[in-house]
Amino acid sequence: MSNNNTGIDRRIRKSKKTLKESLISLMQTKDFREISITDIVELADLNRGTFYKHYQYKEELLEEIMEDVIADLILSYREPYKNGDTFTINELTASVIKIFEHVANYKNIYTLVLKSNALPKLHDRICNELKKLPLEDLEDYRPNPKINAELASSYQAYAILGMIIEWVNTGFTYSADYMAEQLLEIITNRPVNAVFKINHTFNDGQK
Amino acid sequence: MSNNNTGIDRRIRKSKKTLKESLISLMQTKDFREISITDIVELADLNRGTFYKHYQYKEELLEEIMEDVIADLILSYREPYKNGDTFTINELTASVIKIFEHVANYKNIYTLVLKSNALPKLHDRICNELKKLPLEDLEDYRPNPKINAELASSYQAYAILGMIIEWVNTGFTYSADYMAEQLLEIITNRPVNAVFKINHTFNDGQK
DNA sequence: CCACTTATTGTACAGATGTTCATTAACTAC
DNA sequence: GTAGTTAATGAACATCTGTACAATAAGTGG
Repeated sequence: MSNNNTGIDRRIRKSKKTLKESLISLMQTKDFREISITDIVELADLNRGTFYKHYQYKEELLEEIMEDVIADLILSYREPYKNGDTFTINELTASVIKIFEHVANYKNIYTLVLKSNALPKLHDRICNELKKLPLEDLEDYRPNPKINAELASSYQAYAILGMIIEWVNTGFTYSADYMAEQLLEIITNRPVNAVFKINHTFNDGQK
Repeated sequence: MSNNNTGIDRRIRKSKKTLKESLISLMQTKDFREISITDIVELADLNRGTFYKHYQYKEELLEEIMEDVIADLILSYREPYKNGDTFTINELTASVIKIFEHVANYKNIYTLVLKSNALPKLHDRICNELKKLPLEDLEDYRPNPKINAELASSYQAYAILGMIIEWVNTGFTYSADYMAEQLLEIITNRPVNAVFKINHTFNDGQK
């Protein structure tokens, strides 16, 4: 077949790259809603037809920008698992830290995109990735059989997204390490004193 | 001043009502993206200028539709606190159940709107309401001072949203009671066996 | 280098958007 | 009921959207 390394025609690669740069550039000073496709192609110095050749609407362009970011998110949380082939808690903790470090690395784009409210699907997209994290391992080694795994997984993923969104809203006033600490703290801090129906047996097992 | 009961001119009330009905009607068969403002006003049999008199764009119309729904959400979780003036765990549990019942009551609109991906702000809007729930009370009566309240609050609110979204995605195959049970189960199920750094002391306090 | 493929361009067009304005109709307060 | 306010209407306009098509340029594989 063709394509030297990326798998695409160089012209496509260039056009897409320019379009992405133009949109991000425009988003620095203009609301996403106010930016027209005409604006984007004019700044990119490309024909409007070129835009429509690759994207249906500007949201799709922004989605692709975020896919690049999410690709790095995936790399980030997988990194700690690269070397070791056996699972250890430290690797998981490291993985959690890496997620927040990743967000901090891309804080400008996360702030821009999350505050622009331009991508309704982004939350779900990020959470679908977070669900792939073996966070259940953080939970309990003898999982509660009553708990619906799908619900718990969605619960956990959106919970982390919630922390990230709060982080973004504060303008990244905390460090990535602090965020990871907080997550671990929240997850491990259980209401041993909860008043209502406690059907579980709390023991201190193989601690 | 004017306005008999709602605080608005009857013409406005009628126009807005008709516009909302038209949009919801169109969303039954058409993707939100595909629906034009012209479509909406034609079905509503109103002048296009009337739309622009009240809304900037169709997302704003849908937002107002959801504000009506959220108004009921607020009523729902507050209901258990109406009569009793003292706080009890049962009221809180009841409040949690009410939230899921509310979503079940509006399952059509929630499904429609969440799957349409038309309202980026909706997640945040719902979570801001959920944050007002005293869910920390479900957590621990002697709260962990290390935990950042804002982060934990956002964590918890988005977590519940995550459950709701998963619920919507399954097509409401569970009952509202089951959802409430699951939430309480997930919250109370703590990793007493967690291997990594446990700086907390687990005691069974004033149980 | 050549033959082939395909991305980009320029142009055109129907429809939608967002705004303006004068006119008409409906509502409110009294 | 009347006077005053304001929402709804219809028309008009510049701009943007989404699509189509033929011509051209750029890239690919051999």
